[in-house]
Amino acid sequence: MTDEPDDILSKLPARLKEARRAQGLSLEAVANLSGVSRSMVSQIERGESSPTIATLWNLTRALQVDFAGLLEDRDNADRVEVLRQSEVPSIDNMGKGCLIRILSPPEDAGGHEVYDIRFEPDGALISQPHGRGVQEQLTVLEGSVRVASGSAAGDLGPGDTARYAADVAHSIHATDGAARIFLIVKQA
Amino acid sequence: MTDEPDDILSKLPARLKEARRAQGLSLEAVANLSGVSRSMVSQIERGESSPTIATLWNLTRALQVDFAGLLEDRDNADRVEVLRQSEVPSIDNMGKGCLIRILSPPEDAGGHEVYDIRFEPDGALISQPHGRGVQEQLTVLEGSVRVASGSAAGDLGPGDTARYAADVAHSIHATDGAARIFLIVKQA
DNA sequence: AAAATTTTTCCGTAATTGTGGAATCTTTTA
DNA sequence: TAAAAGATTCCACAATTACGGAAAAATTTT
Repeated sequence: MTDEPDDILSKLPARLKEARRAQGLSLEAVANLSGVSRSMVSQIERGESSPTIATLWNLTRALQVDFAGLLEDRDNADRVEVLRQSEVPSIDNMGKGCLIRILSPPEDAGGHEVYDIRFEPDGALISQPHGRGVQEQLTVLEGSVRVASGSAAGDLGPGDTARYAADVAHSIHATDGAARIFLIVKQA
Repeated sequence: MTDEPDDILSKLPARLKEARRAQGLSLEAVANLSGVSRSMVSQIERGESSPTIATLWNLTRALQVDFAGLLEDRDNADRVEVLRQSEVPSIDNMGKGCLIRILSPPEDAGGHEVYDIRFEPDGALISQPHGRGVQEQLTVLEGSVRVASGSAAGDLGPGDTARYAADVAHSIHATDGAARIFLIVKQA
């Protein structure tokens, strides 16, 4: 690794310049398209200035690049993070009254992971955001649960199925006694 | 759409605030973690200031949120899609005594498909070979089944899980009364 | 090669971000 | 209910971004 670990920002100038040159545009051309002054574009490309998100957003529109991908680690190793955070093959997750059985093989890590989860009465599984674009799908086998993802929520009974984004904070609560669910975590 | 079209930036303040509150942190706590002053965090959360990417980056680190996803237009996020038991598409497999409910969304066709299958006593699901490299994984919820793939076979009871090649002829039989299983078809 | 054109960088100025402390509002405790 | 503690917002000042025109550098044309 020749890069400083947490200095992803240092890669941004080069990527912006590359995007501009790839389209054969001059600083002035980009300035007209984006509404950002030539001087500013120059400074940003040279790493002499840290733009506000507003100006950077305008630049991405003019250059037709994806804002999200612009700051991402291209050769991403973030899958490892997702694993050790919340996919721990532990029996009792955070002592919240839920038993987790991992049904998917280890080699599926990063693919589609499958869990069989049993909740004690009032048990809960509260998760921090997973990697970007990850979705979860669960089916209630027994009991009732309340699913919350971001600011949205839904109540499920036996046989019901829910799908929701898992790249935001999300949680599953047993709302009426014990419960059992089938959970599938789908990587993007 | 009740949102202004190209003003994705307007969503950022709320998302940041939500991320902070989700972790039960005060402005000062975030300030200490991120190195950004309390006042600034407040202004950003209220949309009164457009932060530089440097400060926003520091905030995302402190809040443990994904920088890229923060500004993305995720229309399906913040929404829990619930499929009631009665409205899940199902197919009655040719009078073979098995009812198949399809839990995976149509857009997942060709990806990983998920089924909830109920067998009547002595019911069976006999399948021709799928595409090359396709694997199936099933977990028994109730009853007992015998799984056969090619020339191999295995007997499962409640809670047991089996994985096997599905690119050869394979079958699932209910061996002791009614049964219910969860089946996942994994494309190569 | 020199001139002309284009592109980029430099520089002074206006606008906005970012900071620390006081004031206001909210929640907790007695 | 009053007091205390905590969190958030307001305010004046420092630092940086952002802009427009001039100088410098690079590219193209004659």
